[in-house]
Amino acid sequence: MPEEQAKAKLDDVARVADVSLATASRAMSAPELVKPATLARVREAARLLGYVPHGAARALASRRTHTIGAVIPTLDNPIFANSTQALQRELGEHGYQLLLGSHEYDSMREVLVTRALLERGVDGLVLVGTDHSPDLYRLLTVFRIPHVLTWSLDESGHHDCVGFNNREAAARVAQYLYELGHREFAVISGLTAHNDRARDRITGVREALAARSIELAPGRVIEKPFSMESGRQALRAVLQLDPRPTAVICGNDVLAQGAMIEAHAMGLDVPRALSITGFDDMELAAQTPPGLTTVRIPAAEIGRRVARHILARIAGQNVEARTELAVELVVRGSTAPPAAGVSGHRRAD
Amino acid sequence: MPEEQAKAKLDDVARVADVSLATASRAMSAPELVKPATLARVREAARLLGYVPHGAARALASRRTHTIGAVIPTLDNPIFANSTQALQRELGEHGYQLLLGSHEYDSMREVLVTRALLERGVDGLVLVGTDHSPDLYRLLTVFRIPHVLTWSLDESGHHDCVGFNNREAAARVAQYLYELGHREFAVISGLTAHNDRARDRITGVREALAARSIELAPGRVIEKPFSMESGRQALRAVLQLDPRPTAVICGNDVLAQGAMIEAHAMGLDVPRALSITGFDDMELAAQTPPGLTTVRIPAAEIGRRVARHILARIAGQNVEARTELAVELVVRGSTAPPAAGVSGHRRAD
DNA sequence: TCAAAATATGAAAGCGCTTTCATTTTATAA
DNA sequence: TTATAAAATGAAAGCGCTTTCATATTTTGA
Repeated sequence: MPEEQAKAKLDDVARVADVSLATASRAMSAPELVKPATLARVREAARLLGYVPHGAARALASRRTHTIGAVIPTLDNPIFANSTQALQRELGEHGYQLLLGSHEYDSMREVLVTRALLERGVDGLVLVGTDHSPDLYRLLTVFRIPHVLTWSLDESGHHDCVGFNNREAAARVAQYLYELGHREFAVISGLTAHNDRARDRITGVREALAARSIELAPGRVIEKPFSMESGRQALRAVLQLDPRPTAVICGNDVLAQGAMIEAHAMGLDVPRALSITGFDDMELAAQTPPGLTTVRIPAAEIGRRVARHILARIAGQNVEARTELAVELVVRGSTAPPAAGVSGHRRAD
Repeated sequence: MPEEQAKAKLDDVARVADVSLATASRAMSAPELVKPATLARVREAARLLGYVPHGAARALASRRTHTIGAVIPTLDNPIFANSTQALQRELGEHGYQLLLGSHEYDSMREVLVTRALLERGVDGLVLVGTDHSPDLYRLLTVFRIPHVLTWSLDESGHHDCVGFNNREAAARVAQYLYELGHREFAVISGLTAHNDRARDRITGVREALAARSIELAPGRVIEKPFSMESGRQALRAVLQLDPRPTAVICGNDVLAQGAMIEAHAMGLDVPRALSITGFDDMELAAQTPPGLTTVRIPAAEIGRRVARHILARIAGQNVEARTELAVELVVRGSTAPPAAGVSGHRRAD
């Protein structure tokens, strides 16, 4: 059993196939340079010995690891999990693997993690958002490595990006609610520190409302970590506001879901007494009655595009530096015109 | 600006610090072997040059990559995402990174992905479940690499594992429902191909019921991919069964959530007309009324334990090969005794 | 048929580190 | 102080591949 002895190296394969190390190497990674008969011999030898290439050696000699690094906030957000899954899958289909790091919205940890990936010699790097420490950007400069910023659009023009306009998308939500007749708003946002997407969404809402002469006071923006429980808490805070909002715009679907549940628990009728919107369009959003009005983000599509983008860059192909993806307002049952006469007034309970 | 020139290597650091390459190397990876004054000089030189170690070179020489591979079914299942996040985090805190692969329940792809990770020289490997292709197990033998099977318990005793008893957990659910008075059951399971967890859960239910003289006929087990939509479809199928089940045991919370939503959509009162249980206890399970009765799996805990386990193995420490985690039946509002007299009969509608 | 061009192969020099092993320096004890 | 042990350093040999560059083989065209 060849499996019992020390792991075969290319040298052994070469010996068994009776070719030089160089030829064996070519047979592995540039088969078109090798005569078919020879190629077959080498392959047979490799099979026989159960040869598995040694990645580190390969990487050291060729300066390629066939590994892509991705640094994301957290897999605990299904939207990132989904996108990462698609990224990973697409990479795998092209012979690349995903080296993963997460920073949980800690900008310092992001630098550390990125550095760790860079040390391991990733051929390309995927980051989320545009909001990064100068140290992070410095690393990118030093390593001159193909990289893509995702989920946002890079306005600086210095970096490739695959994302969408968070500001505009959020503005569209606000506009839609305004047109339904809402005049009293609140926003339940994720934490904005080190999160340009969250900030952009708030800005989008604020600008859209300002354009319609409605000021979104800071006190009407509740910032919470992304979790359903946070959404519930935030909704309770929202209901304390005076005048009471008739529409609550949430930074993502998880928060919105929490808000919906809390509203329900408090006996509030969504959408009649309160309209609620989300952001992302996770599977759940469509399923739970009355259905969540939200913005559909093509998370898996982002993952796939990012994979193709970075692989093209690595291959030296000419690619559009910036890919803006379309997002879509999905109207479901959680939004409706405000109840007549209720707007701005405390409901008697 | 040192950032403009070619990337510094250890050689450069050594020259600047005026020490030999060997000493510089030691300063990096075995500082206790180096005189404090020298150490400081090397570190300063490294800082000055913006030195970042070259992982491949390091790996080639030291035969360690400080990278752990994990092959999971898919990140699209929040329970795996959650566990993977915890794994990744714990590894990161010990200087290890996560190289990720997913197979989406395709046993062949699992082998390919595992091989890809092994090629890249992972120091340890994390797999999900015990149900793997012989080729996969062969790779493990050839590479003699520390590895852990997770989410299940390995009965063969050949592999380390960190998991829980899926059969028993499912049996407990069935028993609980039986004791509530249910006699007519159905199971909505995930696909069982290449998924020992799903199979074990069905078996657990079947055995528990058999012990109480109830046969779970094959027709009462509906197999669907894990998704909410599948859960909805499956519930419709369940309601066609005659006699109609008063309790539906779902293979995980996503399916259960779908089933709940569909039941609600059809005007069925959960739990009075139908009891539904899940498996996993995702955040959502507790939040959505009436609350899902389910089995709490410590997903994040699994991730953390797995990380510690595999790192201990790599460090050559003596670790318990098998870690069985406790799971817990969490009773919420989705289960109740069957409506009197309704059991087994079609409700007039 | 034979030279020139095109293809295949081999020898050997690294890729950037770690790690013996030998040597030098420093600390300790007598 | 000096012999001895301990600590710190350096020289050099790889780790397992890829990739020039040179050489050998085959194909092609006249």
